[in-house]
Amino acid sequence: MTDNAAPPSDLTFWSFVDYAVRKAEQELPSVNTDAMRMVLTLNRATSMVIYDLESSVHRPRGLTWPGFRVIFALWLAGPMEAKTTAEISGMSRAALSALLNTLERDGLIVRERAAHDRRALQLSLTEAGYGAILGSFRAHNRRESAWAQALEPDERRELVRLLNKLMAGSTDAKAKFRS
Amino acid sequence: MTDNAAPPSDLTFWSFVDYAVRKAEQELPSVNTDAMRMVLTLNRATSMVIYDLESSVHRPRGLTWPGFRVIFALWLAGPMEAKTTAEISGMSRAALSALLNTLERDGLIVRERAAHDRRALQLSLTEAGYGAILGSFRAHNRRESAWAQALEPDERRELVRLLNKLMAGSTDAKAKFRS
DNA sequence: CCCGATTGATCAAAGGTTTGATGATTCTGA
DNA sequence: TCAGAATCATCAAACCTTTGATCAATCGGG
Repeated sequence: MTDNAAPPSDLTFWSFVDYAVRKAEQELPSVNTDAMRMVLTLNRATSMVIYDLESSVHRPRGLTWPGFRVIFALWLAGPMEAKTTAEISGMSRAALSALLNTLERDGLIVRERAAHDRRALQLSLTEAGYGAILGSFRAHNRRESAWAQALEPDERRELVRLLNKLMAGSTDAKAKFRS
Repeated sequence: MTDNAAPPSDLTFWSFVDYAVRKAEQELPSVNTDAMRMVLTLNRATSMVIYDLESSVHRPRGLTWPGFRVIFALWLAGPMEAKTTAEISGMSRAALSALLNTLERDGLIVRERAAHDRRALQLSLTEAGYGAILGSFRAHNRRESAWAQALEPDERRELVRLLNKLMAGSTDAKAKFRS
C-alpha cells in the first residue's frame, strides 16, 4: 500500500470506477488501465441496467431474470430442445434443469421427451407462458426504451458495433465459454 | 405466433441477438428494436466477458466473482464500513453479509465492530486477503487486456464514453437501484 | 431527557448458479 | 454386432442473491 489519500467519502457503485482505476495505478504501476476501465465500466453499466429491469419489470410480475430469459428464448425460437434453450439463453444445462422446475411448477412451460432421441427434452411454452412473455416483454421493452433514450440513435448503433467487435475478438482471446 | 420460419439450427448465445430482434418485430410490430438490440447486446457481451474472467481466472484460484469484487473494493478503498463496501461493490447489505461469512472463513477479511457506531461493521483485508487480491488482480488484468485488444484505443475510449452517457441518463429514466 | 423513527447488520426462505458425478441413451468404429 | 465413447438430463453440495422480518444501536424532535 503505497499511498494513503483517503478514499472520497461519497464513493458510489458508479464513481468507484474512476477511483479504482487511479488507485490501482498507484498500487500497481504495471496495470493496463485502459482495459481495466473498459471492463469495469462495461460490467457496472450492465449491472445497473439489468438490476433495473429485473427489479422494476420482472420481479413484480413473479418472474426472475433467468426465468424471463428462458421463456423469452422459447417464445422466439421455440419449441426446442433443452440443450438449445440452455445455449441461447446463456446458462448451463444443469442450471436450466433447476430453473425448469420452477417454470414448470408455475405452469409456464412443458417438458416432454423428444421423439427422435429419448435422452433429449423438448420444451414449449404453455398458454400461460405465452401470455406471461407477451406481457412481460412489452413492459421490458418500454423500460429498455427509456434507457436507450439516453443515447442518440447513431450512438446506440455505435455502441452495438463496438460490443460486436469486442465479441468478435473473443475467439482470438481464447475466451472460456459455458459448456 | 405470426410466422413460422424455422429458427436457424445453429443458433448460439451470440447469434440469437440478431434472430431475436427480427423475430420480435414480426411477432410484435410495435417493439422498439433499437432499444431491444442495445440491451440484448450489452447484456450478452458483458455475460461473456464476466463468465470468462470468473471461470478462467477466479474460480481456479478459489474465488467467486462476487468474492473477488468485495476484496477488490477493500483493496482499493478499504478498510471501510460494510455499508460502503456493499454500495461500491454493487450488492445489498444482506448479500454482503452472507458473502462475508465465506470470505471470513477463508481468512481473507476481518469483521470488526466500528468504534464510533456500534451497529456498524468495519471490514479489512487480512494479509492473506491482500495476497489473494494482488495475485488475482494481476491475472484478472492480463485477461482484461486480452479482451481489450479486440478494440482500437480510441474505440475503447468511445465505448467507455457511451456507457458513461448511458448511465448518466439513468436518473432521468428513474432507474431502480439496489438499496 | 426520552420515546418514536431511522439505520446497520443479520436471519430466513425461496431461488438460481457452479462443478463434478450419475444414469440412461445413442453413436461409432472395428 | 457390439463394446467403448460421447451426449443428454439430472442430482448433490456449496454458494450467492432476493425480499422481507428482526434486533440492536443511534438520532431527533418535543
